[in-house]
Amino acid sequence: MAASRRQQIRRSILDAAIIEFSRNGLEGTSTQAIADRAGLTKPQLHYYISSKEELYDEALQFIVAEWKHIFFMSTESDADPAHVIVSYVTRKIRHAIERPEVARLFAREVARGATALSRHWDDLAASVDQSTAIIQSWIDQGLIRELDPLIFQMNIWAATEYFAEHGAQARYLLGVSDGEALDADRLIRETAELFLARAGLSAPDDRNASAMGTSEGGTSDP
Amino acid sequence: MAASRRQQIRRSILDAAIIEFSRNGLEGTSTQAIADRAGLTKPQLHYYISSKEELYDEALQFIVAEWKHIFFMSTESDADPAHVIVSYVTRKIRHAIERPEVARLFAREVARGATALSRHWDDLAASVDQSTAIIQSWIDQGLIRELDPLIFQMNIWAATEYFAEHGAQARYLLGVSDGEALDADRLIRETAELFLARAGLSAPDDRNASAMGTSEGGTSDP
DNA sequence: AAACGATTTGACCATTTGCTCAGCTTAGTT
DNA sequence: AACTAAGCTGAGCAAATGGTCAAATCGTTT
Repeated sequence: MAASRRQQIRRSILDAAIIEFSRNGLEGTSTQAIADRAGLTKPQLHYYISSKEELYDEALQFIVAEWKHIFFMSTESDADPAHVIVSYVTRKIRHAIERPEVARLFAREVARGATALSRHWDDLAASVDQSTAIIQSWIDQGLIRELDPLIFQMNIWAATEYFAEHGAQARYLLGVSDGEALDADRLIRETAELFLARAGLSAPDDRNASAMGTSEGGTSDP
Repeated sequence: MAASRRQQIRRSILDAAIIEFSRNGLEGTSTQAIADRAGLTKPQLHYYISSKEELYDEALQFIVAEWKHIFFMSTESDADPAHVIVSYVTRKIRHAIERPEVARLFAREVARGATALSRHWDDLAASVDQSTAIIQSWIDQGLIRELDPLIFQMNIWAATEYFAEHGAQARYLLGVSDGEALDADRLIRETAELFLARAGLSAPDDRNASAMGTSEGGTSDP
């Protein structure tokens, strides 16, 4: 009904392409491999796409769109810092675990110099600036400790992205077998705590605050 | 005693291979590209190596060796936690910035499932275990806050690794032009602070407090 | 059933892939 | 100078690459 057969196929091609590209990059991926994954023959694939490069571009485009939902600190400017931070970290880690290919392909393209993303770079940079402003305002209001907002964001990005790129390693180290799902909640809790602590905050109240028991947060002077 | 010409060439092949493999992986890298980068013809390259796979393996081997110097928390078990953490973070970030190809290739191989690293996996896992034990002992002694030692380590890894894989992005966001060097000290200071705060520590250490604060840039370069 | 455009297919292209080889040049030893 | 071995080269291999094409099939509409 809604999705024509044609659109369905194009979508499955895109899915296959994202997975393949995320593994070996543009040059390392053969159209044959994409075709195989999508359950098509090579000429059939080329009937639906115009070239590998364009398909790559399309995949990136798709990813940036998805990314924008997750990448940025919320605009609910009135929410308290702890809540915003936890929500951000949660979204990022969830996404990293659930759609590692997307996160990985994005990261790979960024690492390559993001030439194919250059159109979107400004968008992303603008959002980073916006987040920077929010964090800075928290500092100015004395809501959080003094810190470098940019590096703080980079650190968040790094910590969350990790689970997409190194899921296998995380699994192994945590002793989670291949089929099993990662204990996302635990990862999220611990990782969020990292940034809350840096900001001098404690977790937004849900249950008893037992984790913070020792030595009261260490209001140390930097 | 002087490295024979042969060894010199093999070394330059290895260097070239590491760079190329780190960009596009095993399958995405052509022997032609490696030969070009090493300043050799293709048959010449094949005179020195036996196959692409074996060269890849050799590159990984080389990298693991280099990695072991940096990857692990120090064994100076009597050092105080703050010092150990800062030193670890510093080493990791320095390495990530100075030899991004090495860090990237390692990470890439890990992400692939680390099949070619499987021989070394146990070594690495053992070292992680060792670090875990050290951290746990700190907790037991009440030296640092309670936290999950494993996830703590993963977070450190993530935050430091980031600078290798996303150096371009970091440059861009920090407004550092291509030629310029990143202000490693600033990154290190801020990133170390992240983990110190999580552990409930403040930066070490008073006898030489200025060393952390304002040493400004002058690190020995390659 | 005929006609239609939308698909699918096998054969095929030029180029590149990893790799080999016979023969050439060079460098070192006697 | 004569001999040897290490190093280098152009040509070339089979296989895979990205991509094309005319001819065959399919699903619809008339």
